[in-house]
Amino acid sequence: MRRGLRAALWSLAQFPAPLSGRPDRGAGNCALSRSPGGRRGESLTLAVGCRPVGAGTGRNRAPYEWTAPREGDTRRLPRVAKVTRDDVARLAGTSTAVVSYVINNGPRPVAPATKERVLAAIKELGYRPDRVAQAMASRRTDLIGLIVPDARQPFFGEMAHAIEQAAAERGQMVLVGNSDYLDEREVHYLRAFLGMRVSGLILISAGPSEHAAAEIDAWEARVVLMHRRPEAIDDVAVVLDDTGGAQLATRHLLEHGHEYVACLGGVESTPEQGDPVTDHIEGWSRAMREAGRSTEGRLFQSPYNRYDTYRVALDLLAGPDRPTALFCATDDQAIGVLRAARELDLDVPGELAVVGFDDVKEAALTDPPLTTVGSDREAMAKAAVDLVLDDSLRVSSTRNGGVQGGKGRVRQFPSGLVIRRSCGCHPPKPY
Amino acid sequence: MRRGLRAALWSLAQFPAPLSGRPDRGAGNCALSRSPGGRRGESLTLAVGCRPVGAGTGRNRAPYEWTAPREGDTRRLPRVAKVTRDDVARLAGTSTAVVSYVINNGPRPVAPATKERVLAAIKELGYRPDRVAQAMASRRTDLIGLIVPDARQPFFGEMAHAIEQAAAERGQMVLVGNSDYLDEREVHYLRAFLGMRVSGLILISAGPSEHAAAEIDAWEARVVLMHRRPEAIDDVAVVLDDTGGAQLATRHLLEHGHEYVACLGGVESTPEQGDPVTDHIEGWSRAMREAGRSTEGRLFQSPYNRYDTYRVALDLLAGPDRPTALFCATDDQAIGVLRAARELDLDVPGELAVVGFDDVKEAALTDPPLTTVGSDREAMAKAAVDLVLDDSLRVSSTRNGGVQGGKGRVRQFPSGLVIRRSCGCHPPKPY
DNA sequence: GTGAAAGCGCTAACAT
DNA sequence: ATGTTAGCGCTTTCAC
Repeated sequence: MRRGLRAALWSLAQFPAPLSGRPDRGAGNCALSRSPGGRRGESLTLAVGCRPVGAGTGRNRAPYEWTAPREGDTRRLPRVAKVTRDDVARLAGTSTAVVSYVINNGPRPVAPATKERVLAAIKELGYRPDRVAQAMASRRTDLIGLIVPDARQPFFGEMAHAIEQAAAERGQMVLVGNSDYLDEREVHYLRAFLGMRVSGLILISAGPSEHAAAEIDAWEARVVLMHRRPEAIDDVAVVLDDTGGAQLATRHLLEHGHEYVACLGGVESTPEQGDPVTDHIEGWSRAMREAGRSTEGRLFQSPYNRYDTYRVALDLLAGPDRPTALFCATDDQAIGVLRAARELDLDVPGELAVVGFDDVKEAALTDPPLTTVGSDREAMAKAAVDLVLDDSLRVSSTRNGGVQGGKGRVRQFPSGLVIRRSCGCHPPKPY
Repeated sequence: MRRGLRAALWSLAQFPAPLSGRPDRGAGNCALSRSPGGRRGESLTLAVGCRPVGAGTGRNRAPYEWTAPREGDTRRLPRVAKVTRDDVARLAGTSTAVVSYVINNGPRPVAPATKERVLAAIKELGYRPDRVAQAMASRRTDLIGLIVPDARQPFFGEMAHAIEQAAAERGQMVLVGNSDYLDEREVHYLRAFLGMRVSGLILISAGPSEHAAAEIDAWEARVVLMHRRPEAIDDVAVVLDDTGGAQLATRHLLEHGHEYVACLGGVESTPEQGDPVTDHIEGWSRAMREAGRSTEGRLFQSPYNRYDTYRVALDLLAGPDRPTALFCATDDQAIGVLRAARELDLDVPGELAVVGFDDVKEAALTDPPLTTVGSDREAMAKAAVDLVLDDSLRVSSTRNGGVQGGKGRVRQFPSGLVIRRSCGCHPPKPY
């Protein structure tokens, strides 16, 4: 039975869809009278992106055109009174409380027969509980906020996806906000999510974020930091052993016999506490030191995306003192480097060995496949979701094995080398 | 002035963040003495929880099942007495209505002096309006739901980002749900978003979606279809001229002198009304026909992602009748093809010309840069957001130029060729 | 210009 | 086991 399957699969779905027949909408016909005004309506003009080259593309005509409505255009009824819990109770001949108990499967028991009647009424009326009202009354939203710098970047996209999965398994939905590396956007979403009464908030911050810290304090919110742990924000965090991973990567490159390993970091000029890339650089320099190599003049800067890094790398690799081995702080940068190397006809790994960091899915499909530093993304996502939802994990407790809890706790995951071919190794299967 | 800028850019942000120092919470204890008491918050157990079924991390297990609430799964909102509008009113010495007027800048005017006092009180108490309560009372959430097959894929990721931007300009936030190409997930999110009372819903459907259609009907929701327009769902839609774009691409390849152009479509065996890729195939075959070429045996199938397509292409290109020109239904597939060509040491475009569709950002950085079919993504995103928010655009009206409105309307955007190098053209600058 | 008060649809304590 | 009802925090009439 199809419907049973769906219900089982997706627990948030409190009621099966009425697949057949439109429900009759209760009685009464109260028009919704709302005042039109008061909204902030702006009229911003949009910057238009790419302009395709080429002839006869129809590019310069009006941006769109209307086509005729399709066959069978059945206009809907204007706006019908919403079916509420009261309607259900009336039809089922019970009190509203019982309807509630049935819907929520608690907190009080309901006699099987009554339950049947209520469910039948729900189905008959096509009733859907109003989540806003539920949230209002229960003070619970089943919403987790997630702020990332830019979900279009593979690393963040994959992380967001993993978090969505982990959240779904806990019956929560995820609100994602892209800060686009802008401090004000970060704060904006923080505020918006918190105002929305999310159950908790996972923050992959893009910077030092004093503003974000102030906002979080102001709300006394349940926040879990991820990936980056800004000093200004003293809260529970889920991070990776970035330093260790970078060290592994650099050592590996060194073991391939390179005289030295160059490093491609971000564009920040000063090291930042809790910033993953700062840690990558630290790991790199530790490995260099322990091998007796100098890091002097071997650290380069580039934005964290393949496009800008491609250009940076074009310069770097065309220069006179081209390194023979390069550790990149992120896979996305490494991908840009690989592309530049190809442009310059440099053989990777022959003339240039490259190792990245993150193990994004795409790393397996680069040419050559990218050796990188990976981690258990799913586990980290799950940990973040758990930390955000479970008080017991955050507050110190003896039942919990006596661990120290509360703010400032950091859960660090190990990172490991994922060896492919860009480093110079030749495993049996390239992909 | 910083604050003005932020407010202009991000209208949802109703109040500036307390950038310096935490606001003092108590002017006396006025915030703490409310309602009789301890009712809430002590033992609020969760009605429904869910957790993965089966052991381990197997991919094929049934995703979720109903379970009893877990231990320590308290998940309540902050315990601290919340500052409410009442507290603000008390401190400001006004009525609660006035506080509301100030917050919303309407609907009634407020004397400047009073406004000052209220704003001062808000600041002093660190008051933040509760969006859930606002939504409850105003019946408005300022939330737009967006369902995409998989935001990790560049095309959808970029589209989601564009929609987020467009929505922000209209003061709306976007709830994104990944259906992962699963019908049940699509319905799940549809239901969840609609239950959340989103202002509207943009659906980039992954399939024919009869279930989705039923769900939408049941809610009488404001839905805008995008990208794909399933026959089962008769609603307002924003789409691209997929057929025309594909035709352009194929013609272009033909003009390069290839005997014929092969086409790489999806894995569906039957054409579907409203499916972009079906249209791409249609456009391809039109162009072939008009050039007097047969399409017989020249259409190949592959999943819509670079990884699987890489393997498919490895076979295809290593075979005996390797085409010299290939039109791919999506850029992501084209990227997989390019990678396979490299693996096989095939020169692109020399031995194999390739054209994609979508113009994802990455198309500019492939090797060689990918010629593809592009569109004005930002404009489409804006159109979708506008359609979802503005009744006037959906409902027929004479003031609106007499166009027919309501369901079934389709706004089609033009697509254009973006010429780079994979087709065989050599513009002055490769990137 | 301001205040009082009636909800919004639901949850859950308390009564029966 | 079921019913009654007091809120949840806010918006928005409607009266002053």
